[in-house]
Amino acid sequence: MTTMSNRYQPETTKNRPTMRHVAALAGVGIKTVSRVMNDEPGVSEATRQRVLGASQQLNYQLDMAAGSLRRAGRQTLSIGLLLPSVSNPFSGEIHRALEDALTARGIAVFAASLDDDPEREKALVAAFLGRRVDGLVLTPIAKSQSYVIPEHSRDLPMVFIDREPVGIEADAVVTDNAVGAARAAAHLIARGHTKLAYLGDRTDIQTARERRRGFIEELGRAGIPTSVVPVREGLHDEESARKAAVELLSSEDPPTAIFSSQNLVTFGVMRALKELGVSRKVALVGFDDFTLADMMDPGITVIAQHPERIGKLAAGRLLARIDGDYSAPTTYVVPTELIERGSGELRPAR
Amino acid sequence: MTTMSNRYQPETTKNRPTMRHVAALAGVGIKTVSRVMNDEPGVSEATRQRVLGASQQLNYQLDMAAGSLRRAGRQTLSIGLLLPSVSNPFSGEIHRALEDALTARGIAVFAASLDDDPEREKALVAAFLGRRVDGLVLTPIAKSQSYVIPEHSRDLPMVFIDREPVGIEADAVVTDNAVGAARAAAHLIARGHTKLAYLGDRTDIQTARERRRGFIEELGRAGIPTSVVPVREGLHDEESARKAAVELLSSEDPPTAIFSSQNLVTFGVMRALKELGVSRKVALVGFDDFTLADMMDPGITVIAQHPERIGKLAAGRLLARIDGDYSAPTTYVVPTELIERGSGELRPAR
DNA sequence: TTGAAAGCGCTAACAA
DNA sequence: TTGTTAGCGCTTTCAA
Repeated sequence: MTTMSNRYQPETTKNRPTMRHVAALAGVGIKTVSRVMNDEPGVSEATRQRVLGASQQLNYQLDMAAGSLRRAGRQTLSIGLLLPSVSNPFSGEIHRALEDALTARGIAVFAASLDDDPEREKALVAAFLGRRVDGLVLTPIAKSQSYVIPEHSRDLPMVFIDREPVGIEADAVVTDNAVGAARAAAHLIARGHTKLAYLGDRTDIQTARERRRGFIEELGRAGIPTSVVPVREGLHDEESARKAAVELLSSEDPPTAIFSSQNLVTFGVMRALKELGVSRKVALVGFDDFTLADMMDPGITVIAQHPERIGKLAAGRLLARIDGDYSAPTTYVVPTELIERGSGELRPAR
Repeated sequence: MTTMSNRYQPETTKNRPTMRHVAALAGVGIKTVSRVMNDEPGVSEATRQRVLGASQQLNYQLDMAAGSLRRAGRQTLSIGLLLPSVSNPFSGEIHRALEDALTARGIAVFAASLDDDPEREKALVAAFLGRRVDGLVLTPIAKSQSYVIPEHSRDLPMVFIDREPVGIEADAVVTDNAVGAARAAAHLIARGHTKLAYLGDRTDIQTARERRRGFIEELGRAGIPTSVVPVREGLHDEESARKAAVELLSSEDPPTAIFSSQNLVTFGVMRALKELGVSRKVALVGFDDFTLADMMDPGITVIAQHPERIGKLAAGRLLARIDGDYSAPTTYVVPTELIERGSGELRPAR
């Protein structure tokens, strides 16, 4: 007697049916069931129908994990996605674009948040590798990604997004941070500003450094002495950005234009300008777009990124690698876009 | 000769090491390696160190899928999460709270977007079931969730969020939509409004219907004839909401206060008010909070939901079920919070 | 067209 | 403390 006939716990209720159950009910061999479930050829229509009927009757469902254990290539049709945080709108857009490209291929996405924690990055990568994902898409935060070299050498497809990896040659898809920031500077300079200030995020973040570099270099090109340009960094939240902006604007020789390196900083600056009643006097260009930016008073001019393009490109690279593309690793740069809404077009007070 | 000695493709480069490789290198049996990798007791420290050394040397990683195939309980330490869209901020907050509770237990999260598509709901549930997730957290959109009854009967933990399921008794965690909407109505009535309007989402969405019901019922309790209250529904994006609001406000006897049932509708109404120059004349309360609501002019009063509480509660219920809680399915209701910011405190013009 | 046997990488059960 | 054997649910291989 097998457990199937245990009358205290009927298998129809608790136990999941296997191919063997379906085969028995349909009166065929287990391999025939496998052929039907995987849409393989070489099964007569009559047999196919009988198997399908039995499978539906038992509510059978193919176990992908068990299958991929034996299958050549061992694919699990799942990938791992590591983002700064799944609750971050920018990450959400990337996630969505990736999902759309991968779901079309039947690939499921494990998602996880890093919170700028290098240890977490390593732990989550290990967790995904243990689940034998077919690929990895990640925003690197650890100092070096050399720890994944063994996996990468075993041909595990890997695409880095938003930031380039360090210590490993692999595909990456990033925003053109320096060019975008330089464009912001040029935009403000063209409107007559000579007293510009930079408010930025923590300097251990690669993208923040790139944005500062692009901004400062453009000032240099315009002949503005960059040594006297106020640079406030290490601003990782709204409140610290607001304080820094208030301080700057209350100084003896306040800037007439501000560039903020990310959304939370932009929000902090907006609050400072409102608080001091100079929203229409001091120009502002923020890096990264946000909801309702056009509804502010004035509308906020931004250097918009394109997360959906980043996600789509990353998915494309990952799928190409999964499909056996062995060309040299490449970094793809997604251009930014300057969106004029008013705050960046204000001219310096006379 | 095994494939290990194939000189055209050295196994150290391409093939993933297995327990057998580690066992051979460490000079122990395969079961001893299993004990070490799973932190099971009964291994001498010396042996443990030898196994650990060999495993690191080979860069070995335990295959969870293969393990759970044999393990009693067959847990995969992964769950499936189905959201309206991973790019939706409300969903993102829920996702994050869930992740935090589950990652602590070593559980990975498959995330996917439904886009209000019933077919997609069924396909994605099937995709996750095929991957043998230990549980499911989903926002139901299909007319009925009875299709998952077989799985639920097999004790697959399942928690529905945001909306209650139909056709199946299972745990659910929802916002108190009707009470929240009623509170919005009461708030406006208390400020002297008698001419209120409701602008809402598509009526096939359960939460939208609940919000309308709560709002209308409160008007009734206040003695306002509900038959003459303007109700505009089927608004699923900003533009349709803006148009509806403009039309309403341009009518002969325009409302002095508006309640909008979700963010996109709120944004549309905000645009209409600005366009007509009545942002400070017509009161507005929106359902659901959003970034920068306090930076608008006036600030937007909202009925805030608590996505992080929904996510945390859902995770708690799921884990309890995974741990063998067989108590009766329950619906948990998360209260809303009215946040006054100005727009909801405007009084009707004299 | 069909199916029996072997085995994927691992853990359970049991033996040494 | 350690190892051997069987077998999880499936696919591969190969024979009928």
